[in-house]
Amino acid sequence: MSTAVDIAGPSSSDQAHSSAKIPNAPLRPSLKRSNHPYSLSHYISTPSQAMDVKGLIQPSPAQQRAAQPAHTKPRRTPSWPDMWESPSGLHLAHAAELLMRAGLLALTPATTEQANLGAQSSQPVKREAIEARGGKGDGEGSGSGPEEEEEDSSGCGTDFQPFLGAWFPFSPALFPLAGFQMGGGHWRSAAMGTEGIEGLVAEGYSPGSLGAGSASRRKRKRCGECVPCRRQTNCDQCSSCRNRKRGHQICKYRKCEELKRKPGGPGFESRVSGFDLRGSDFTLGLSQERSNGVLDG
DNA sequence: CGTAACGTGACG
DNA sequence: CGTCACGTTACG
Repeated sequence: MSTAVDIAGPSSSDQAHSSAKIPNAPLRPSLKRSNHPYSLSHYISTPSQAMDVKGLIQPSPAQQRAAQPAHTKPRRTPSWPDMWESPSGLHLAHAAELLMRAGLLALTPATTEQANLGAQSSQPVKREAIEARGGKGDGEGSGSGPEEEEEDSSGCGTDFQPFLGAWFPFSPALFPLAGFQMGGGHWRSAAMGTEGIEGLVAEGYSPGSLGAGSASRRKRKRCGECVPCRRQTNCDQCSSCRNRKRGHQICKYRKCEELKRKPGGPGFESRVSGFDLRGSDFTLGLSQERSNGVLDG
């Protein structure tokens, strides 16, 4: 791939004309206000450092420094595989903790501290995730302690979101690990037994739209984080652009990856793999982990 | 109310 | 499957 994310579009006469109509920030403020490490503008205005999708997803060194207390030894930049490489399995533990906090995973009190943590903060975490995504809750983060903030930005949390295209703070690989089952496009937790609201949330429905009955017709919202969503400008060349007046469609190159998928469509699993995780060394990292014996009980 | 854009169905 | 067209929803 040519380093740069296809933000410039098919050929890029864009910026000039289309920006007249298209606001600089196509996303709702609520999206822009998400807890993500970078603001939207950051994504678009960092031409100097060749950035690819992975580059966008993993926290920048600067951000890590911010997220890490100074005394931590200078970890080399955690690439995706790195997250799974941790010999101590800390990242996995972390992910499990996130699961617990979300109330999705009931672990034995082996990790009591974490269990306690989960018990007291499962609710805030859910709301946090939701609000970060476009909930109108204005979520300025008053609900989340600094600790959580730090953890989320340290690599295990929201960083997975872009790949999942959903509101998941953890990797798909954790599903099997944590005893999750896939099915029917939703996932369910062994602990819960039934589809949680998060299952639907993962389908791209905003919580607000889950309310009574009319959910079927509800509009889903752009994830705001996939490459197309990050694009600022219309290409003015695609059918959607050319046909804007009557088509009422967003530029094809700006069409959210998540919205392209049918809500009830193919299984979540296939969607995840369809998102080109394979090329991301992610699975490789996992198998490495296995061969390292880290994952084997 | 105007605009942007999602959902959906029809068409080729 | 891609495109077009329209209804509808969401938001400023």
